[in-house]
Amino acid sequence: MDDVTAILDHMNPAQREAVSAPQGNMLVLAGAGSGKTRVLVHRIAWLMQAEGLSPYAVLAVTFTNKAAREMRTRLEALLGISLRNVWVGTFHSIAHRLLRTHWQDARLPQHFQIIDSDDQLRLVKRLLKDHRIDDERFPPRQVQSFISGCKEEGLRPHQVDVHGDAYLAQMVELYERYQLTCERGGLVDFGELLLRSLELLRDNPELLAHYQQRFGHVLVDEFQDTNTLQYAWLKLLTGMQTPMTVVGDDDQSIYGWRGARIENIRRFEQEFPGAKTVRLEQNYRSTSAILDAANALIRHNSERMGKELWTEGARGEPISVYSGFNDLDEARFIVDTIREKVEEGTNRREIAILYRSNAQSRVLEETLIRQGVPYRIYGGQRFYERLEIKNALAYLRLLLNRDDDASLERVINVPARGIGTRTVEVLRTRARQTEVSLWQALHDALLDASLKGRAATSVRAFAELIEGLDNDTAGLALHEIIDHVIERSGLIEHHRSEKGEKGQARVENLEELVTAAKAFTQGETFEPPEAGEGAVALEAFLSEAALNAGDHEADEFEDCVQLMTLHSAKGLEFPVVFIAGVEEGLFPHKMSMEEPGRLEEERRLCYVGLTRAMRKLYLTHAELRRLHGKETFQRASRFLRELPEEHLEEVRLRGQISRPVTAGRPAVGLSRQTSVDGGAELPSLSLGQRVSHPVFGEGVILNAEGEGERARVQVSFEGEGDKWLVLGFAKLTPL
DNA sequence: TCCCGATCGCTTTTT
DNA sequence: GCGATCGGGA
Repeated sequence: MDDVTAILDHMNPAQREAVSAPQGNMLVLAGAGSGKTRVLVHRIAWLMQAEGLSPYAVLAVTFTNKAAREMRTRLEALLGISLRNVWVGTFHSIAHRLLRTHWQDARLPQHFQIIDSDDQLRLVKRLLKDHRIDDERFPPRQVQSFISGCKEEGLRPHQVDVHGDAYLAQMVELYERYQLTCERGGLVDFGELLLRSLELLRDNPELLAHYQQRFGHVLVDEFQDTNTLQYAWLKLLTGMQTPMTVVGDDDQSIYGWRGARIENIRRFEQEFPGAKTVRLEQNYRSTSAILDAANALIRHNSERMGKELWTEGARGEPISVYSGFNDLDEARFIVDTIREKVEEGTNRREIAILYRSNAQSRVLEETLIRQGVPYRIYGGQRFYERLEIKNALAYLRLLLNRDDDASLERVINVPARGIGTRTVEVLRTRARQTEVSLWQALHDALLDASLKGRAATSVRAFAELIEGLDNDTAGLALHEIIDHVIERSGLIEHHRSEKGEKGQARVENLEELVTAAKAFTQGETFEPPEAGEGAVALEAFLSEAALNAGDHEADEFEDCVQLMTLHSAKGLEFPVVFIAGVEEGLFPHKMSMEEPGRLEEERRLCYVGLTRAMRKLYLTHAELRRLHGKETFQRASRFLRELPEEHLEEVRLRGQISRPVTAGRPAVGLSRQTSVDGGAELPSLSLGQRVSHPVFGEGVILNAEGEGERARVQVSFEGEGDKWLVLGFAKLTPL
């Protein structure tokens, strides 16, 4: 690019302002669909070309690998050069890079391993067992989230203020023990990557100075999602001197429950000297009807930084609202509508069904299957999280580090080789008492013959297997190591003999692991730091597997309807969007309804959902829903009422369109209807009639529609508000 | 060691 | 209603 101003071509004034602002702290408040990534990428290009910033002085941080990959790819495309060594990555991968480079200063063993949340949970469970702690009072998951929570707040055990609370004190003690176990095994969890790298910089002034000088500009994506630790990390790394460009949207902050601090973005202007804010409000995604609705909804939140989305585009179709009489009916409406759309020429991949909680997908899936509509669910288990893969990785970790207790315990008896829980118990006790790793304890036990008979034979065989694997794989290429390990350990055979298709799939996954390793060393799928031979490559591969567990996006080949939670839809867009289950208690979820702060986060989640739609948006809800195996009456979500009526349109299934019933006359189809079971007659009802309902109490019939099984009445209940009830289901008694 | 049945609990997810 | 988890029994 000869002329730097070409970077600003085809940009709107706000985008241009953000991209070309002189170096200095800047907050880009980027609304949904406002070209955020483009601005970020062009900003980097501008800094390099107009401000003379070296590519190596750039630090660009994201939350997900996907976002990092996208940024790098787009930047390379824009600049036409390879940016292999430029620091673009997730918080965790950058922290990891720092720790690998400065492992000694970070007081870590050279070959430290990264453990994922699953490993972390297993570790906590074992800890509780070892210390005979009641796991009813201290549920492993709670202990785990306490530990991660502390780390995310940047707190070490001694820094946690227990203010005399015995329960808290116990938690802290567990945290301390957990940390000790990690140290001993050379294990680093996700939170530790960040906390440790923060401490590394904090405690090594020369190192800190080096990086502060090295980075000329720091860019952060999705700033509203940063937690306390990430915020502190950024402050330390920039020394409040290095200019930062942060991009985010307070209205799309939906991760408060996992530690994200919305205050970080709200306070940015005050905290960072000379910070300038640029708002990107022009939307290139949705119709104005959709944007108006989204704007109206989010206005119900307090403490916003303020932002209004607008478009030069057309108003478009109104938002369709469908009230199903139950969850099956809701699903049927959605799938019928999808089939119609597809017949009209919409690709299935352009249609998404979003929901608040995963459990909702079941009914939708069943209906899609029944009607033969191909679909794909986002968010299944990921490749490196699969059981067979984790087992294989555990063997590989043992090759690098015998003291990795978690891995040793994972595979000592997988496949079964006669080392039962009792034997492992003996080893564990010994390890704890002599303060050594399991591997060491195992050898000690073999030496002083405290293991006897069959147990001793099996344990010895296992130890020899590991040593043998290590010897045999010396000097081999990464994929050959892995191939050898899964064969010789018996893992492949173990799964081959597993009954059913499951075993087959697992064998295939293990084979896929070998292929992935091959691709890894050849730099096809990943960019290994310096993937050398054998152990070096193995270490890099294991870290990569932990940090980048593979995405759950399936093959793009088949044209599929997309199903996912509202959370996973963030950042995506679809021409046609259905949001299902827009009901009180489900969305907003009942767990988040009480506290105003959490309710606002639910509303932001809804805002995120609405702004995913490009052309057409459907909001559906059901009056009766099976929840946890129980039929529950549901009320339409308050969020529906917060949308402007002028952009809403009630839809009914074809053939179900009913004239509004004139008051005073008995409603058509309401009297002498038989109930679903064909038995008892439904009560004779008319508009204005007083009725009683077992759950909602007494009320007055306001409206009626439909016939037969589907006939519904709207009843105004005292204290409960207006409700549409299905006569076939609701037990209404005339008064 | 594995398999089965009872029991529990149940929002969202990345690294 | 489903899936994970656990304990007991063969």
